[in-house]
Amino acid sequence: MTTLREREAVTEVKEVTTHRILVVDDESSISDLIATSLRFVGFDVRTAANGAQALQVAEEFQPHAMVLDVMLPDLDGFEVCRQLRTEGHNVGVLFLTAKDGMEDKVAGLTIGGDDYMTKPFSLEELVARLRALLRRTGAIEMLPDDEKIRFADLELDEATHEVYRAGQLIDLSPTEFLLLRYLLINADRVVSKAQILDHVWQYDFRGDAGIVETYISYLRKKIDSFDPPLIHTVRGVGYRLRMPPKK
Amino acid sequence: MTTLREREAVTEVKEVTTHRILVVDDESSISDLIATSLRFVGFDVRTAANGAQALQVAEEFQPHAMVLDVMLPDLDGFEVCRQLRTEGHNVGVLFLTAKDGMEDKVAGLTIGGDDYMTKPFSLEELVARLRALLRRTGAIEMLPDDEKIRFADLELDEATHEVYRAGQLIDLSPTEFLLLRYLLINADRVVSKAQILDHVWQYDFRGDAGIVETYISYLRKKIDSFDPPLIHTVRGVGYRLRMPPKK
DNA sequence: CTGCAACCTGGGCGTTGTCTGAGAATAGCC
DNA sequence: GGCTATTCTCAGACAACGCCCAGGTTGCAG
Repeated sequence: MTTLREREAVTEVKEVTTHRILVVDDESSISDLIATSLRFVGFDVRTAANGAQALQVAEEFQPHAMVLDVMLPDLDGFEVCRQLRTEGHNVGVLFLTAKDGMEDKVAGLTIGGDDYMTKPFSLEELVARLRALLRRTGAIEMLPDDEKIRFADLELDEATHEVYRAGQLIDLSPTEFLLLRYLLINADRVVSKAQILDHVWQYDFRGDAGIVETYISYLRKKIDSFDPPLIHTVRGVGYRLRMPPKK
Repeated sequence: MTTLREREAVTEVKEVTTHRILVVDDESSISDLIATSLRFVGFDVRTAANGAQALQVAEEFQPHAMVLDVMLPDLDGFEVCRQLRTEGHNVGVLFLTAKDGMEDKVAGLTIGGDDYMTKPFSLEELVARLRALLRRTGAIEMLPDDEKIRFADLELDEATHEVYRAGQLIDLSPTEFLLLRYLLINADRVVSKAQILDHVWQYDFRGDAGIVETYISYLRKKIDSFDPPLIHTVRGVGYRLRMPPKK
């Protein structure tokens, strides 16, 4: 069997240093999904299914950050977090909450460098937030401090959530932003509609893949009405960000 | 349809390192077809006919990747995959789905670098996707990292789906792309129309072999209007990609 | 040289993939 | 609570594509 260490992100930005992430959720389908996704972008991941187990694994695994469901069968997420902190573990936490009003309570509790997301979420966003979290909490040597992704005269700023084309600020909706981000990360490489759907959309989205076409269309109108166009369709395969072929 | 025996007549590029592939499908005709094809290009292949058996074989065989039908008599493909992942098997999965609406249930299949194809598919494409999968998941020492196949001044890029002749970008349809790819892999070797049909076209294609002539014609128009021509007809036998003998 | 089989290629037609506008449903905001 | 931005579905239009056919061309055997 190949070890986890051997996994290297190809389609995504590779982690400079391998960060250890502990994922805690009682639904194994969710924690598996997250773990797979995080491993693929280069993190070293462990999972736990309840609070007690989380504390135990955290003790020996010493994660740099945690993805932590607030609703656990035994202790709740906050309690887990509190106990870890009193024991001196300086670990950034990304809370997961169901969309049920508890959200506000969570928002208040995410003091410090922590963050939270409501389920269901987009995996692409989870990764982005987790990276931001690691940056904020200063977990060991960080990735390039500059949180900008560039391609041609396109520029996407993770920190400010701003996008520029040819120096001009462009207003994008949240989904458009995520989609463009995904295309940028995979610049020059063909990504299928299924891949886009899996990474950009919420994991429980069960709609048609046609929505991707619609959003590509939106993006083209907003950022690709310039010259030259950068978003190219590869018929029967997917989409691709690229400089126009040299003639 | 042509027999497996004819298919075996083709010699393909052998894998540098032998990768272990587990093929799981309850229709033995399909898994045999795939297994034969994969063995022939140099993979070490085992098959399983259901989910339980798949888990069992995976345990001892420790495959680098799996070709996994989502529709199995006992567990479905997702469950098999999930169980393997929770057990810590870092294995890339190429899912197979019928083209019958179950297709949209495909959400979440391309997360960990995985991929999927709808039946019926082309064997040539299966191999291409499987190689891409192995590359992405970083299974042991990889084949040439750049996914390009070259012959003379012809260049085919798997990652970007681009083809260049004499440095010039050439636009090909999916089938044209697959056909050229097959010719390139078998460069300097004669391949029969039957072989081309078996590898490039979907395995259930029952049409005329004349279609190959048509596509060869398309290819010639697009990539062989240059000098010198590279696609040569070997009358009564098949086609062959080669440099013309210098006079 | 002749005849035949193999091969080439243009034309055509039904199918599939993609684009885009319109509009309904929903969420977020003041 | 109303307003706007956003998300998502749907369907029509259109172009690309796969496939077949048929008439012409080429190469080989006898």
